[in-house]
Amino acid sequence: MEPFGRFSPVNDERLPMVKAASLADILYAKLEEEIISGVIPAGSKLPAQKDIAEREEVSRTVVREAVARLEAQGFAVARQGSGVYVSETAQYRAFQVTKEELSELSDVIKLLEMRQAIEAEMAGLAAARRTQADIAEMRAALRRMREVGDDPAASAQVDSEFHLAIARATQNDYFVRFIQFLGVRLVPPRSLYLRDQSEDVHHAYVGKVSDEHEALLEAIIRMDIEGARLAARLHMQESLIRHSELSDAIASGNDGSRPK
Amino acid sequence: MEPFGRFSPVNDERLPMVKAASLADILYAKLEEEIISGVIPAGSKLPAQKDIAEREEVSRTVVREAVARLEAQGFAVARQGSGVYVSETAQYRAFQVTKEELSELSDVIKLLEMRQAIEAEMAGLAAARRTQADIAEMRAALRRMREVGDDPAASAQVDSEFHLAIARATQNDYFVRFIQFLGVRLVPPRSLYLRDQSEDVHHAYVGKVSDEHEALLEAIIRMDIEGARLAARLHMQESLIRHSELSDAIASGNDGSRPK
DNA sequence: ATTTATCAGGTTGGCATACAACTTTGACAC
DNA sequence: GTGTCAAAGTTGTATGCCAACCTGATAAAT
Repeated sequence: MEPFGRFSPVNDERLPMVKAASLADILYAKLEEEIISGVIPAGSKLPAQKDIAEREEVSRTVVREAVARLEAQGFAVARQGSGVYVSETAQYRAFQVTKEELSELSDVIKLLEMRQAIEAEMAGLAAARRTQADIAEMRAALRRMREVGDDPAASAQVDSEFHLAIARATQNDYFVRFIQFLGVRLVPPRSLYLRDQSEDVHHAYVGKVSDEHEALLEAIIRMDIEGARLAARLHMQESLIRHSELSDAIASGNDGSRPK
Repeated sequence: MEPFGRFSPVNDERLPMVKAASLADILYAKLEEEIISGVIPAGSKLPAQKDIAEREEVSRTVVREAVARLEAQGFAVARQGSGVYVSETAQYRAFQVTKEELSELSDVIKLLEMRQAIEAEMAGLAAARRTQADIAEMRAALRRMREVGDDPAASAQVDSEFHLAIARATQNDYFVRFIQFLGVRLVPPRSLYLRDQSEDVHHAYVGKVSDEHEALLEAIIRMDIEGARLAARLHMQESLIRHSELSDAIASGNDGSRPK
């Protein structure tokens, strides 16, 4: 049985990150667990809300709220007059990452590793399927990258646009979604960029990233599938290293805790 | 605005898969739309449940249920005594796939393509990092695969166990989660397996899958990263083809009527 | 002037009850 | 058997009440 970390899915950081678990939270977790583990088999009918309320010693209001959540997550469907049925395709929960996990450096690295996997394959598919429009889009992103130059926030933005363009070139929307999903989670906080970096260090950084991007784009343009995969893997590898270095830097610089 | 059609209660012989929209359903959809479109900005506080109830001319019960769903989807967080707040990151919620998407064959194929990407990279990582325990687990899965033989349901189960074992061997939990997440969505419905397949057709199918699995495991054991990637890619490619064939089969077999 | 305590009003969480809308079931008539 | 229909069971909605909690303002203390 796990703690209730996952119920406040997202929120701003400065407010209490763990809200107290309500009865509905607890009941939901209980039912979810029973469904996932198979104690309540797929397709079966849940006990009547009245009975659940009695058994769990809560009011029907709480049961209804828990059921509403189950429905929202796709675990169950309620049919008026009949009952609440466990979805045939239960175990339907979405792929999600909690805030707590993202605060762990090791988790961020694991997610980056996952992104590396996706990026490599995306690059291969993009190389095979890219249209002229896709190429134009990627080129435009790289051009903007040169234009924004040393502004760290802007260059991070453009960087993600470039990767999005690659995702689109796969002609598979799910890659786009996934990159968007992971993207916002893996961008190092602005504060990292803004700390005491000398101009030329940052300049060198930008240049290196640019070279990697160019190489990747070249491979995609000449439809070199293996080459694209390699270039993407390399790029993400470097990115991972850069991220680690940044993290090490703040780890030794300050503890990164925020006063409350 | 969405239809949410409520029809006159006609009774077809079969159970309607679309249940009538409840007031809570409608209100949820309304709020979700307002949040996504930005009418209700991120971070802002929703009106008090009492006020929403008045404005929408429903009871607070309905409002509470709608809010519970918003919370379950990560769109909002309710704080007792204070109010309900729209998530800052509402637009970037979890990576998820709707039921409607899964009913589209083209979407299933795109997801399989995504899974192919992940599986290939997973195999590479597994080859680099697998422990003896991991190997034992994978071997056990393949052994069970031979044992269950021709039972389609059981072999599908064991198949997913094998892939899970590979995911674990990457020593990266997110791969495990992702495979679990995608897995249940991409297993062809049992009905597909049960249709008129002659014994030997199915037997040939099992044999082929087995060979592919063996090759993949061998590569992982000898820590052949590139070989593992290749074997995995091949396996998923074959799997994709098999899936397409099955789908074609039913598409021509029954009417396969599908809206849109 | 600044901090601390207190209080009043507002808001969500939970409970209880009643009824409406719908489904299922089984008895009954045919 | 088959069809009808009433009764029981279940979810959906409404209403009222109170508890727990948050917020901001006011008062008190330092």
